[in-house]
Amino acid sequence: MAGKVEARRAALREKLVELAEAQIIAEGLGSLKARQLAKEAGCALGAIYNVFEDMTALVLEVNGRTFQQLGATVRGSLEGAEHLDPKARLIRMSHAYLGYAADNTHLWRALFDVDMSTENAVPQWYMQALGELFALIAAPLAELFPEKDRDELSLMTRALFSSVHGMVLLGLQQRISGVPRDQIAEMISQVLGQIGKN
Amino acid sequence: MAGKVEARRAALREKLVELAEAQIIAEGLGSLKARQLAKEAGCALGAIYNVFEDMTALVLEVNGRTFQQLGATVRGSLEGAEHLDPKARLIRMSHAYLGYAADNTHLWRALFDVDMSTENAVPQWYMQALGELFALIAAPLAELFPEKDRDELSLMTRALFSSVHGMVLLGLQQRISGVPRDQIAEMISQVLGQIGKN
DNA sequence: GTTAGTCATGAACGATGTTCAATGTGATTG
DNA sequence: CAATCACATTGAACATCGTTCATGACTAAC
Repeated sequence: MAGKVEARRAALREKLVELAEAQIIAEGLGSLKARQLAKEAGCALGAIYNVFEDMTALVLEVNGRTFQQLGATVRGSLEGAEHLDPKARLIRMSHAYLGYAADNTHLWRALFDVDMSTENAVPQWYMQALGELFALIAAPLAELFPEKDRDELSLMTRALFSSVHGMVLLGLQQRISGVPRDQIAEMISQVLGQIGKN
Repeated sequence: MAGKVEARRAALREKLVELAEAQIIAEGLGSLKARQLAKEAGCALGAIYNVFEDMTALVLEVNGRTFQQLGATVRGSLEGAEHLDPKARLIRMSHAYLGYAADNTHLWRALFDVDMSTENAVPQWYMQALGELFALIAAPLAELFPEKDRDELSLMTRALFSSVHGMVLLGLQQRISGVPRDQIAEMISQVLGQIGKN
């Protein structure tokens, strides 16, 4: 039976990721504990560290899935919306972003709350997934501002993403400026509605 | 000597807050440890808990100071700028916000990173300080949008604050979209420059 | 079947925030 | 001024983390 160990490790890896994801969904990233996870997976505490470098690596695996879902959601919001003008498409994407964040708050927050201080670098897929998200925003912007060059568009893309992110972040957060989801959507529409020519 | 105990407690309280602030400035909120703090203050570990409910309460005290400074900075940016048009004043305030966040990153991040999950409620001064900040934004907005009613202005105020906050947050964060401070300022100018009539 | 190497295990380690019985101190009273 | 006691102070102990590693079990090759 060659490769038995590898198969078992792969299965454990998968199970741990799914259990971790479920835990984050249920009670947030802060509630994810190694011992509880091992108990649920029916494995030893140390087994987690045979399969993952540390807990952060496990969370990054979950975040990878989340990023995929988020990207698909934003991309999907453009289906059947090709005929809309650029500004309307930007608003659609932003509302889709809000929708995903609101429906999957804990998973979404884990994207930004995970500790990346000591990691040598941000994973390559992290930056790539973000780049794809930015590309989705840049396309309508290029139509709205045909006179802007590459760098200016890049800056504008980051600016708008960050703006929408900020509204979603603080809007979903009870502490600072928590408001109903409809109002967050309205805020996004208001701000994005101002950009470009009228 | 009545009140000797109270005086000592007050002195310790003050010293702890200052040491905690210095530590946050130097290495961030995550590096603040009870034992290290007690050693620096020359007091027992448990003494901290005679003076503060828990470490979170201590951090909230530091955050109170930070909020004061931040508010003063934003307010100060309007001095000698009363003659500017509303949009320019909004940009000035936002740049002041960016400046404070960039110059005091660790203190500023502590405002939002402190754990408030278990606390019964957000401190009243937290909401009040935030309200004053919002009021500063609402004034120029009321000039820009005289036709909007109170609720609409409130929403727009939160929207713009959140947008600027998002740009500063992600802009200062290496992980997501870290860019030089000048570029963050440019992003703010670009986005805020779009609002209102031309 | 034997054996050597690899893998899984969970007790142990180091840190951390927090608590509390024991100790020390200051205020009050005779 | 001295004795007493209520209360503040202390730091060792506790609960909980993530992480490690000597030990024992198991796989795979011969």
